[in-house]
Amino acid sequence: MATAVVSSRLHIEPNLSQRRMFIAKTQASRKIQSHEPKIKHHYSKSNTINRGQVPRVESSVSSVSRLVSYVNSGCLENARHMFETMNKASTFVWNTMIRGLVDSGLFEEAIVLYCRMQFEGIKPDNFTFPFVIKACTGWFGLEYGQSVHSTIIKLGFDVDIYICNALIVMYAKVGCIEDSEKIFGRMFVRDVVSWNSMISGYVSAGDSSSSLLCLQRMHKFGVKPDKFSFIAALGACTLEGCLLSGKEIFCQVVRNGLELDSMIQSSIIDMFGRCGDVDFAERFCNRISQKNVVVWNSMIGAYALNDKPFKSFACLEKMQEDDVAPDIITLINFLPSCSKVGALLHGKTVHGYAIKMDFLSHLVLETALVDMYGKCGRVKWAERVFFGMKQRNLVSWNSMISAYVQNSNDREAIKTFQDLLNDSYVPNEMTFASVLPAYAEIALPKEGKQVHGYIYKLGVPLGIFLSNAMIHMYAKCGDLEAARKIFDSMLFKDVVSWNTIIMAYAIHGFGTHSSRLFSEMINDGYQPNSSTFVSLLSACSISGFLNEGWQYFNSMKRDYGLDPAIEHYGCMLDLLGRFGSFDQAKRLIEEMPLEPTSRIWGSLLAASRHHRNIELAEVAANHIFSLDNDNTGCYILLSNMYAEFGRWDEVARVRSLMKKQGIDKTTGCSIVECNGENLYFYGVSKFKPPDLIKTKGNSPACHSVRLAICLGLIGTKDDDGGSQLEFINGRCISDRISSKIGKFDRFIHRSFGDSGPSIQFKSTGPNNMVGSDCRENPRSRESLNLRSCTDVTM
DNA sequence: GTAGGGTTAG
Repeated sequence: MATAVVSSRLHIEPNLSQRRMFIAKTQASRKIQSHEPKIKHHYSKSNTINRGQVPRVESSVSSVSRLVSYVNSGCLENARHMFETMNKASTFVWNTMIRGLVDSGLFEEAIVLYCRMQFEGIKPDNFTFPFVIKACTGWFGLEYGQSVHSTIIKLGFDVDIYICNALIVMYAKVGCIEDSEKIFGRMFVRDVVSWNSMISGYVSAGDSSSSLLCLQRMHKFGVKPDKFSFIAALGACTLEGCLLSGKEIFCQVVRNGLELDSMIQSSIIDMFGRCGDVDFAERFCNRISQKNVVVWNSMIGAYALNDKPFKSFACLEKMQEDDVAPDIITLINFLPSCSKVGALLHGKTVHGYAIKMDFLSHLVLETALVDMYGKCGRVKWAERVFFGMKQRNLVSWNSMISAYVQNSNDREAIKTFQDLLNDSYVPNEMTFASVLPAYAEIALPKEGKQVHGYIYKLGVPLGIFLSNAMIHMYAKCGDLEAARKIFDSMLFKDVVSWNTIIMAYAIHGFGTHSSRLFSEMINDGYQPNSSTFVSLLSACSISGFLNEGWQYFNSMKRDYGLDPAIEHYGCMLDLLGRFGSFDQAKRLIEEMPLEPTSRIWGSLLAASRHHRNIELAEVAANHIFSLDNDNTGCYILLSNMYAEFGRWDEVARVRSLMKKQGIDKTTGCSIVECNGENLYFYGVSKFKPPDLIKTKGNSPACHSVRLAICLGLIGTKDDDGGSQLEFINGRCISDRISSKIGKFDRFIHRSFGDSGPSIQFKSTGPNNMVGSDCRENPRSRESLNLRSCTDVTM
């Protein structure tokens, strides 16, 4: 045996036959290593000699067992203290301390300790490396992992099956599955864990089919899969939501008599939940007599994922009735259900419970809280959690950006995005998908385009989610062509992609394009959803397609089994109102199976205004006033209508009502980007051409959108290099444009990018619009050089 | 006397 010791130490890089011998005698190999403490005895001696200088070194046997018990019980501080004061001559002591750090997730510290171990001349053994590799995996330290791998090869440990298995997992998790495959392929002996490491490695790499193939190959090689093989394979099915494969693995689990294992049970519930069969997950869960916290968590997560928030609430109750205490993961899985139904009280209770149980601070839980508060409309509370976090990662930043966007704090969202960049974070697909709607809402085409460029520069893949956000951004910023280009370049689309592009054409007044895209969508086999019809009906409403609007509305239930929701009725009312079909509109409201909201009455009110139907406006306004308090616009609209009819008493009554209720007039603001500069116009602006100053309250001089467009026209050049609109001594010299500015109340904007942007606007009424024909006949388009223009409420 | 697995936010 002494020879063997010498052999293992001298031959740093053993040849092939030696490697084979090494593996064949794994047990012997361990015995060799177990001799190490004896070999290291001289270190022990040297420490004994130094004891005079380090007085608090304790005797080795009792201290080692104390260190082990501290590490095993997770008392890391005690373990650390023990470790520093004890005799550190044996590799076992270092291994134990490194293990303790890894188990506590202190990967970096574990690696530092491993370096210190080498520095102090303690030789690592076959037990050291699995811990160190795990630390590299957890730390995502590929470079250091590779250097550890080379040390392993130098020391001849690259034949150790445990070390190889750990390396397979490490390379897979840091994104180098090819290296995992190489190691696996070169292994002389593989055990079930080697196979499992490959199966789960492919899952880490996002390659579900290779993972499942690996399970098949394992069978062929005569290796019997164990529960870990199936857990990994279930994870593979989960990756792409492949229910069929999931069911197949489930059958294999049953055939192997493993369905009573709690780890398997939670993986099965999770798989069915993620593959969309929550009913099966529920039935399976109900059959489990003794459910542990993980099983409950999986079920709560499955409900949350499948839009069953109330079942998620009930599940949490049952879990506690069963005397199973919710843990951190329970709360993390539960919070999305609160967000889904805006159950702020539930969310706050969870937050309180987390504080009471001392679960905070916890990075993931706090991020989930930021998300919940954001989705429940409490952006300030989301901020409070976010800024109070001890640790943040990219996901927490993304959640905060989303919270801002969801609550229309678009400028804050963009600022947070910039802060994230200044904090040296590298944004990911989710960051961009979260922040782009902010650029869309404020209509910042130049900045939006810069973000697109940054996405390209970083090489962030344009997945469906991000592509949809880009289509939306370009469409809202007026660049319909860029939006279409992204849509056309998408290899994979989903229903949201179609809905977004249909809506993009809709808001630009190209109703025929929206309609055509819907037909394409159906021909391509996509199933429309409720939002598809919102896009379509909006297209019909904006473009004034009354008959098509009715056709789509009626086909919702008849052809696609979709019940029209309140927003669909709203679109139809907009459409009917646009045509002045008030009888039909009233009938639709009476017949609708839903309680009319202020949105519905608001639609009727706006239509009454266009058609100067004061009686109907009063009816609609009274309904709105009885529904909620946030209806400033309705008060203003009604008051303006009374003013137009010269009913000044009514004007005074509405104004005093507003005053009584403490309602202030909100100020409309329009921004026009002209020659790279953003210019702001408010409802009553100082920018007033002298000839417009004396005009009435509703004149272009007081209309922020019109003022913004005027300035845009003055400040930019037309195709021949001349100004689009000139004022000479305060008078607009272009009657054609001046008449448009005076008439239009809706406008559509877009830009051509480098060749110079343009703006399209249209005037009131279904018969007098620059609509879908524009594209076919560019001459009919009001194409004016204007960087961008939008209308926002401050 | 030490080593490989599952349930986690967007």
